[in-house]
Amino acid sequence: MDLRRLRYFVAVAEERSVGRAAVRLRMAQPPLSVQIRKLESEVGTALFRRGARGMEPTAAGRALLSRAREALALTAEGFEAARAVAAGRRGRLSVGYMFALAHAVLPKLIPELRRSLPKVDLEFIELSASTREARLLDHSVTVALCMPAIRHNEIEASTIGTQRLMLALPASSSLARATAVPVKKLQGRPLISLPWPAEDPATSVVASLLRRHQVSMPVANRVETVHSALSLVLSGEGMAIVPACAQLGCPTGVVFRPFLDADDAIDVAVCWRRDSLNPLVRNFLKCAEKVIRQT
Amino acid sequence: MDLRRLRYFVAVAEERSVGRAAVRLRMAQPPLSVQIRKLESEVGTALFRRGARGMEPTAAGRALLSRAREALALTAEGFEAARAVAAGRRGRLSVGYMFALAHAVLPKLIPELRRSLPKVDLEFIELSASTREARLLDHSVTVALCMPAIRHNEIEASTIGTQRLMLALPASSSLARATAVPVKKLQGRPLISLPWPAEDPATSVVASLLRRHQVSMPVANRVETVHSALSLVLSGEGMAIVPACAQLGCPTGVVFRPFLDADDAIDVAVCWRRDSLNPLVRNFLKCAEKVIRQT
DNA sequence: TTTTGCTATACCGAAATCGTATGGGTCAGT
DNA sequence: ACTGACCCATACGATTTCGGTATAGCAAAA
Repeated sequence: MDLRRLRYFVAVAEERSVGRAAVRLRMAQPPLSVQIRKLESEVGTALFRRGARGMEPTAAGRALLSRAREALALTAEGFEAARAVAAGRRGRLSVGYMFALAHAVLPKLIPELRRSLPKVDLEFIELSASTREARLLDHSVTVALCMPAIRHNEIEASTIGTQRLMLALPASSSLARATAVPVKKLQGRPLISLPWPAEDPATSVVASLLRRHQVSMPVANRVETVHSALSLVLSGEGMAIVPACAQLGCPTGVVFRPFLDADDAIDVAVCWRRDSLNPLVRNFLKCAEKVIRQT
Repeated sequence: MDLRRLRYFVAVAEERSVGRAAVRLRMAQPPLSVQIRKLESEVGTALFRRGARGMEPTAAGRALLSRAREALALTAEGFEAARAVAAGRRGRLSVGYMFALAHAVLPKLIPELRRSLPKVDLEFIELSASTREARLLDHSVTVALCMPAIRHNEIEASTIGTQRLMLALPASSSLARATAVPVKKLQGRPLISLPWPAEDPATSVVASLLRRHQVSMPVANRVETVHSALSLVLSGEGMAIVPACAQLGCPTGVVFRPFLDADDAIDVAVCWRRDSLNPLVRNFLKCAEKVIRQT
């Protein structure tokens, strides 16, 4: 039960001649002849009818032929599949993303992924800030699109772009009349707070922005997603400081204003388990960088 | 690209250990280890992650594993299929039969064939006497059920049973009152003639029966099938001398009587091309003999 | 640190494979 | 009918590959 013999057998059956099959296989005729006979003795029946004009497969030979072709194709495909998986051109890639990035990056990222990694089985899962890290660690997502990057010693991150922070406020607000808002004007106004690391003031871009301008805003609400924050802004609960991309798909009635005297930005990053030797991660990163660059 | 390597690979992947796989394959561990590494270098990527606790297939290894299993199963199935075809347990068997035998043998023959040759693809074709020979010669049927056997130098025949000749006559006929009819009584009565070799009187059982009793019957009609003959008998066109099995499925109004002073019989035979080395023929013959014997 | 349990390497003998030379059979053309 | 052409089968020596034994290397458990 050797694949080489099956390859020889298929060649002989197709050429209907040992000699012609031998030249196709770049070998001499006698050894090919003995291999065919060995195969026949292994199977236990004649696979060819020998005539003076060449070899004709018997009914038993034809029965074997189709299966031998399939087996050969299957192993070749298996080798190729293994190489493709190893190169990250094939496999399953589960991407966790935040809702805030959905409108900004997914419409460009998904087509690019499908184009450059056509055999990869893609899955996109919207994850709230608090679950992204857990889902990465328990392997239920392969990579996560984060803003900002997750900080964890088992997780690695690569920044693929930045989003400028903007003030989201009701269209009816007096501050909305200006095209840009000085940070000082926020003093004392209620803030809809998002869960980017308020616990860690050193790294929180919003906290550091306010601190730098010596402005304090009472926290009116804490919400999980940018979308919820905008809802509350629309309800008049307060203002939110959000990445610029939140404008896309935002309900009408909420307007966005840049700061007159600050252009702080927040990192958009791809995060993955440090021990994930999955080559899909590299390829995903390449696609994501390409898409973000042209944004 | 060798099947042995794939078999080794599957064993190691399943056992998750070279050592255990080696005992399963009844070989020593080092050569198995070498073969796995050769496979990996042939594919071009690592297929296992080596740990102190054994071998764990990588994603690429798993991609190959399923296809390797399929390829192995396919070649095993190919070998088995070739053997089955060679032994006549598999393949296509096209059976030509005469309508006259349909009721008598098919209801028993077909279930027996399906039972003892379950993987054979059976086809039954009703053929008139004049086409059976041609369809055998052009390979469009593999075997033919004939009565009597076809005589042709390229066709071989095996008698599997006999059918007694009986007189088929209208129920209203005066001869029908007797339980058996003396041949002499047929003198001068019109005969519905069937196409068994009237051209070759030496071999025609009907002709020899009449000749032996010095009886002559004018030929009222020549018909192709026993069924047609019985129709004409029912119409009052004459009498027919037919095999006993014609009684089954015969229209009412026609009765059958044995001869008082003759018990001539006609052979039921299976015919096939002499050059047909198809083992299905042998198996078919065995089934047919078995069925006829118990009839 | 020692032990245990695994895989990887080295080397040798055995088996399988391949190539060259040659025999034997069938078919076509003279 | 004979001969030449063609194709498959066999024989044998050279090479490659494979499997077994002995042993090294390495990581986790005791």
